[in-house]
Amino acid sequence: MQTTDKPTTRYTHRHERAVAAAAAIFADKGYHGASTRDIAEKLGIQQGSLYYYFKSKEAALEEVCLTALRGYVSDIESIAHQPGEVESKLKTAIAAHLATYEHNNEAMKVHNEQRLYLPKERRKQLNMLGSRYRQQLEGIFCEGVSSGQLRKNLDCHFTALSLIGLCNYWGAQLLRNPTLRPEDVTENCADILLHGCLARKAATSGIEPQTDTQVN
Amino acid sequence: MQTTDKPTTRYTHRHERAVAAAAAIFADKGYHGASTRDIAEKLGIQQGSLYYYFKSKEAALEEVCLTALRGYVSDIESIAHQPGEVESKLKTAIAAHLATYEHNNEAMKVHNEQRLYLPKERRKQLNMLGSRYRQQLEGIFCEGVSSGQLRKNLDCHFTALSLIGLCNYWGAQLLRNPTLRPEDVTENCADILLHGCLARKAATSGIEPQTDTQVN
DNA sequence: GCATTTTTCTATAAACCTATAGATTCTATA
DNA sequence: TATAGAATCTATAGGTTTATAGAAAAATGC
Repeated sequence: MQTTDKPTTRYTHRHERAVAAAAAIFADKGYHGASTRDIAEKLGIQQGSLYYYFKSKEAALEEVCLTALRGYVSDIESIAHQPGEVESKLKTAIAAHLATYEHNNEAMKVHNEQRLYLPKERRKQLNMLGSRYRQQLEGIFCEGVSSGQLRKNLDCHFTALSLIGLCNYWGAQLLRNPTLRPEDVTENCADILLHGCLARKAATSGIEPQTDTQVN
Repeated sequence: MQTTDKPTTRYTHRHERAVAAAAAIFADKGYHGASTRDIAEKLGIQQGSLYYYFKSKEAALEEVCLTALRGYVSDIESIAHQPGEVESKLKTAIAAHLATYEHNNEAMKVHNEQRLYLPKERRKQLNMLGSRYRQQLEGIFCEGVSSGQLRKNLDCHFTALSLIGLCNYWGAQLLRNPTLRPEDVTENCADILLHGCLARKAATSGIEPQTDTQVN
């Protein structure tokens, strides 16, 4: 195990590869369904050698989850602090959230689906990062309410969580269905979240004729 | 194992208890993280005895998932076929979806989070039931668009899936956080989904400030 | 109360899994 | 090129797991 405070670039590099391999295997088989042998095999090394990079299987899971969250949180923080319209911030946030699934795909899935198998003590950092994400997102909604761009009676906390749930759902779909285009999904998510699906009472003249039949 | 075509009510009853125990354990520890010993223990029988009720651990998972979906699908079908406003149908659908988490809680969670660990062949029935659910829900949205109650340009397929994702997210939250009230969650989900979060341009007196054009 | 069927138990085979220890090979640098 | 340290390998202890078979106990019908 590498212990000096100046890890070699070689070690760093191999370590990253190990985390990525663990992410891929955990994403595919689940934490308990995956064996350390599976991960080692993916890396082209022997099962025992894996312990040069991870203190334990559990530690590997924690690392995978942490790498997933770090970029994700710093993304939302920079988005929240930028100036601009709330509406465009939200779109950017959704796009960033879904984009995480593109490059960091397996790790994010593992975080969402497997992190609860970590014992509580090991989830402290993860929980902190998760809270930060939630707070920033909620902040964007609150700001929108104050500025009048969003409905006065919006429940910002609930809405922020719902957005997370929605993005995680579609993120997982993106992983499984390569024909889905992230931009389309982003667009659709933002559309529903912002406008809802009720028809607006047309403020126009006369009779809104009849429907245009289901565009589907 | 019970093989006659007239299973005793005793067997049926014990079998149901076994499925419920499996659901609880799988929900808590995940499919691979749970052992048949855990399930047997919960039932107060020996590990080996479990195989009187299940042909295999995998079969147990399949049964749990199936029981979760059956009621859920028949619920949405009766809701979709009833007459009534689309808006109220959607609210009812959301309430029913979340209610599933109340009584059938663990099984539903297991279906959502663990079913992919079943081999493809074993997922056929499950997939069929899932499709039926989706179709019914999508049908409600389409109907709403045709009748003019929902936006003309609504993507019904995407919206139906999003609703499922949203409900599953909140269903899982309900399971973990007993202080959450299902009625509140239902109300909030319906509110966001129907109205979105943008402020409406007030249709009140005075100057229609901006046009209401961008209905989107 | 006896015979039959249902339900549960005990014991175990065979496989697999994590983590460790010590030997071995590779890499870089003096 | 000799050597220190990094990276990997082999072998294995100690435990758990699923599933089966046959014995035992419990329930049921007559």
